[in-house]
Amino acid sequence: MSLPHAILTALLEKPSSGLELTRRFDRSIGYFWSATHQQIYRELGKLEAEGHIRALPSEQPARGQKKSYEVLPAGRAELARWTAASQDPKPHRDPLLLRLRAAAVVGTAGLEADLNRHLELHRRQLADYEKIEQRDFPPGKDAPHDRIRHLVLRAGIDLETFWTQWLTHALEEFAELPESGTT
Amino acid sequence: MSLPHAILTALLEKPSSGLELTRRFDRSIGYFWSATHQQIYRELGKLEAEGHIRALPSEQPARGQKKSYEVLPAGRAELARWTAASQDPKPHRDPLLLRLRAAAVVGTAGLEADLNRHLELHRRQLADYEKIEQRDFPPGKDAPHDRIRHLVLRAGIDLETFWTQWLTHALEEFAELPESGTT
DNA sequence: CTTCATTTTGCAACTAGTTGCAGAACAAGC
DNA sequence: GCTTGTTCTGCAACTAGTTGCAAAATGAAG
Repeated sequence: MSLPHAILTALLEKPSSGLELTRRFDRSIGYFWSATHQQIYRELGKLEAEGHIRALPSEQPARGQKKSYEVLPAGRAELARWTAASQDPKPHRDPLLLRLRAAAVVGTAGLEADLNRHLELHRRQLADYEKIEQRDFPPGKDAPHDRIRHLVLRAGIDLETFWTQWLTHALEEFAELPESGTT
Repeated sequence: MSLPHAILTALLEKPSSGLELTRRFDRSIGYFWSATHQQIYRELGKLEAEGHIRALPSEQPARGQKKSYEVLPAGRAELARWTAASQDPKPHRDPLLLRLRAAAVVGTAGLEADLNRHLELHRRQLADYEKIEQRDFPPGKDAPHDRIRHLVLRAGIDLETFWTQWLTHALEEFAELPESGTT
């Protein structure tokens, strides 16, 4: 049950409408918690019903149609509670590793191309992250909340680094393997 | 849609009953594709209906009640197809990183203990993997399917290594942070 | 052979996330 | 005005995974 808390965090960082949230979930927040706009609208409805957020009515005099939401004290309290609560790590699910294991049984034919594609995607993501790091975390900024956000970004950077290295290594191994068929 | 293919892979490695599969999903396969026994039984039913697997009737003369399944040629073909098919990487979902980001807004109170707990869990998982590596992949074994399985295990080892390092670093940063409240 | 516990299989209901579609509001062109 | 396209919001149906519970089969104990 993380989506409502992801939304609360995003709204605390900046009150937003559903669409603005959707856009932000495609960037920053979505890097480690993705969501579609339908999930977001549904969840906004629930959070409002529960009294955790409310629509900012003012701004435009009732015409500008984008409903923007802000977090109420109850919502902030719930987020703090959730953040502090102990949670067990969920077991991983990685289809690519699964495919590799299957390939050990049915053959590696066709897999190499997709490994290359994934490598390229991870390289691109890594480059994005590094650009964000340069932009948002120049040496010397160290307010506590910046340090924590930087830590999160580092996790992203190091994970992408790991995957590019692992995929590179995997492709080297593939190159040495005898060809094995599709059957 | 990876579960059926995870099951096909497991059954190709060794024909098994539902319960045996469940046990194996708690170990090896489940390290990167977990599943509950209910998922497995349901999926076995579907796979049988589709003609991808069949129950081994023989063995015990109709008495030994554990239904064991084996993969049929159609199932193997489907697995090979799926393995070779291109798949987009799904976006990550990591509640711990999300909580950290929330903590940057609502305060880090209470989070440190859980980071320590996760660190301990990842260390234990890492130790498990390393034991498996020593047992199953002593230097010198390099049949192709062994090399591929070793590659998969290396991904697990390196990922756990990454998390223990990152969590250690995060905890160091926390130690330097001024205390921040629950509000 | 009956009773009780355990193992193995499975159904049903629920939660979370995805996909397809559609209506309401605004914006631009005629 | 009216039509057309785009933005923003949202419903409904579907898929995947989880949780709770229970029946059937076996095994052990009396």
